[in-house]
Amino acid sequence: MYTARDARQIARQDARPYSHILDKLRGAGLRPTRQRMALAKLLFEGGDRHLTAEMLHADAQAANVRVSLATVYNTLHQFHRAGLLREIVVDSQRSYFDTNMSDHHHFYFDRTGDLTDIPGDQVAISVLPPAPEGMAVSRIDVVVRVRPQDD
Amino acid sequence: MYTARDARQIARQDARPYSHILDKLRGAGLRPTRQRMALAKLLFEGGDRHLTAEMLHADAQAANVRVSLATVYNTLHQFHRAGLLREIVVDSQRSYFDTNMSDHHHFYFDRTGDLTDIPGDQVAISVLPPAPEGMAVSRIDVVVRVRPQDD
DNA sequence: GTCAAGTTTAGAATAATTTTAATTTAAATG
DNA sequence: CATTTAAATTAAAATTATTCTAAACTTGAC
Repeated sequence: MYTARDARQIARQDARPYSHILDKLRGAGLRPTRQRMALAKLLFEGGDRHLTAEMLHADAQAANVRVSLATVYNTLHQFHRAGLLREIVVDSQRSYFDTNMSDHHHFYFDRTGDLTDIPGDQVAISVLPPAPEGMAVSRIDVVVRVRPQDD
Repeated sequence: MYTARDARQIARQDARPYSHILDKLRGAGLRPTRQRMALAKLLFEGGDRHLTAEMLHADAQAANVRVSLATVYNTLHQFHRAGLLREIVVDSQRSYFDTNMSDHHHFYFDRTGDLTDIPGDQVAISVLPPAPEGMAVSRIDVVVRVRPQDD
């Protein structure tokens, strides 16, 4: 399936190749190095994604981008600090990064470890305690854990 | 500070030493071994706690209970499987276990990594999407991340 | 008591991540 | 453009949390 909207998006990207990625890095005060550009392209041109360092590293290899695992880790953390990525904690032992920065939550499939987005407007919290003295709420994470019905 | 309620509780424990702990293990189909009894006492007689394997191991040492770290890990997982503990995922890299099994949520202090309970009745979710096809919701975790106001 | 099954343990192994120290690259400056 | 410098990249070693292994104990049933 391929819509007119897709065509417009592809055309736009062809017209000014990678300039949006470049702007993203510049805006975050990060030097647009070869590796960062390549990783940013992989991360941000594929729609919303949830991935680990290993996964991004594999993606890079597959795309013939030679980049060390250490750099993938560095880059993910820098992007996170710069506000380009969100870190999702659902699995101790593995860090997931989310390219979807909009307000949203997650389904977590206990069995498989998969993760899918729940748009922000599909969750509403109507009662919440005040933040502890001197503290401000920086974010509310809702994780809806699901598993096969027959279990 | 030491209240009449504390006195009653201590008296009750003295009266039937560890029988509630014993029952807990028996009820879960776990043999009441020396190590499991000791760890269960540390876990369940100190009110609601959030702890890692390392923390419980240190507690045990401090209480002069000689138990290996491997056993602490085994025991935490067995208790978890048996429904005596809840696992909380807030920090990739470290697994926390929660002795509070009642319906509740958490404040997470980003800066320090601390964790405190939010009683279940202080959070209400009024809108929620249906679970994905063929899946059932097993739990909803709400983590309210907070940090110092001036940040 | 004896025995089988379940537990515990020290220590080795693993997996994810971080650190180190040397090398390379990007950008600022002359 | 050549030079310099600060930042980024890297391979490899180190670290951390956790799991595995295989041998040595316990526990509960008979």
